[in-house]
Amino acid sequence: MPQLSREDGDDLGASDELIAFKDEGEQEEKRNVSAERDLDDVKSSLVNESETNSSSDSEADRRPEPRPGVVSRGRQTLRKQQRDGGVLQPSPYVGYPFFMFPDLGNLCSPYLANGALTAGARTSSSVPIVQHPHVSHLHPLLSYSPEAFSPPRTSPGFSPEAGVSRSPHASCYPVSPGAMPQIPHPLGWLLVSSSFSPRLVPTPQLSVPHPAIVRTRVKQELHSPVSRLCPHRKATPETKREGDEDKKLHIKKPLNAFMLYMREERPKVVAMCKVKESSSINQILGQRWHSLTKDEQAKYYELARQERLLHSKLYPGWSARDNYVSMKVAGHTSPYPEQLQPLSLTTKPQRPPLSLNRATITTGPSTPSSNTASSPPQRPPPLRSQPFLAPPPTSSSSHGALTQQLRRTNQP
DNA sequence: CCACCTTTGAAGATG
DNA sequence: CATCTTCAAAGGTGG
Repeated sequence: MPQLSREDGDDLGASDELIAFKDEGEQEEKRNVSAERDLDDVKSSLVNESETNSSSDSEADRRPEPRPGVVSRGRQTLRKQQRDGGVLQPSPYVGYPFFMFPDLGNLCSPYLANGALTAGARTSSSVPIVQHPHVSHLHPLLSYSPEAFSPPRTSPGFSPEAGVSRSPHASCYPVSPGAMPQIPHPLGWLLVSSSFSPRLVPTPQLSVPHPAIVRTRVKQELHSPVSRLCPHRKATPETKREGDEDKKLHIKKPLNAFMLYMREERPKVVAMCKVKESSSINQILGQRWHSLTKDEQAKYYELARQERLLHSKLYPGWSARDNYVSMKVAGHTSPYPEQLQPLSLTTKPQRPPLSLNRATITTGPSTPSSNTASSPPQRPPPLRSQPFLAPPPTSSSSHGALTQQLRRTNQP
C-alpha cells in the first residue's frame, strides 16, 4: 500500500483516521465530506511541511466549500448537456469501481512510497543514465524526465518497458539557460542552446487598461512577439520558426496531483473505455479521483509536491505568472529567458516581487533585473510565491533523497 | 488549423 | 482575505 513516508509522522498522521472506501456512488459524496476533511489535513500538512509559517486555512478551509469554479463549470457542463441533447449521459464508467485497479502504486510505480525508486526501477538503468541527479529518484510521473530533456540521441539504456507506465506525452520543461551553467556533467548536452535568443518584452504601458480589456487584447495579440513567448499557443506560419525556437524556452507549470494522476490513469481508462475523447476521460478520471482513498491521493499530492520542489530548483525565478498571456501583454517581464539567473540550490531565488506587474506598469520599465543579482528586494516576496522551497522540518524523510541529490548537485 | 471541452489543483490577480 | 482567473495534460470535435 503506497504510503507517504513521513517518518516524522506529524503531517500525514492523519492516516490514522483513514476511512475505508468500500464502494462508490451516490453515498460516496457524503462519505467524502469527512474524508475530504482528512485529506485536507494531509494536503495542508504537505504544504505546511515546506512552509515555515503556515496558515491554518489554505486548502483545508476552502475545500469543503463549493469551489468558485464549480458554478461556472456547472454551467459549462449544463451547456454541454444541452448541446448533447439532454441530461449528462452518465458514462458507463461513471463510478467505475476503483478496485478494478488494485494497488495502483505497486502496479504502476517503480517508486517506493517515499518517492525513491524501487530496486527494479533503479536497476533499469533507464532513468538515471541521462537524467539529472535532481530527478533521478523522482517518480516517472514527474515531468522532468529524461525524455523531456531528450536530445535526438536516446540513451541506450533507456527502456520504456522498464515496468514504468510512461506517458508518451511527457511534458517538457526546458532547462533554463540560467540554470544551465550549474547543471553538472550529466546534462552537459543541454548547454547546447544555440537557438536561445532572448526576446524583450515591450515597454510596459504607463496606464493600465481594464483587466477585461487586457484579456481581450491578449486574445487579439496572440501573434504578437510577446505572446510568442508562449509558443505552445497558436502561432501563425510566419511566427512558427520563432515559435519552434521558443518552444524550448517555455517553462510549463509543474503538474499538480490530479494532473499526475490523470497522466498515469488515462491510458488505463482509455483502454477500458473505447472512448478517447479527453473531456469524457477526464470526467471519469475526476470521479475516480474522488473515489480514491486519501492515502492514494496523498501519493499524488506528494509527487506533485516533489514536482513543484524540483521545478522551483530548476527554475528559481520562474513564476506561473510567466505563462499568463494577459500578464505578458500587461507588461510583465519574466526572468526567463531574458533574465538569466544562476541556479542556486541553497539560496532562495530572487524573483521580482509579485507587485512587479503593477509596479512596472505604473513606474515604467523599472528594473526587474535589479532584483536578481545584488540587491535583495526590500520586502520579501509573499510566502506563497515560494511555498515549497523551504526544507521540510525533517529533511531526511520522504524527499530526503531529493534534497540530498540536489545538494550533491550543487557541490562542485 | 485551432479553439473548445473536461477534470482538479496551484498560484497569481483582483476587489 | 476571499474570490476569480489562468494554466498545467490530452485528444476528439466542430467551426
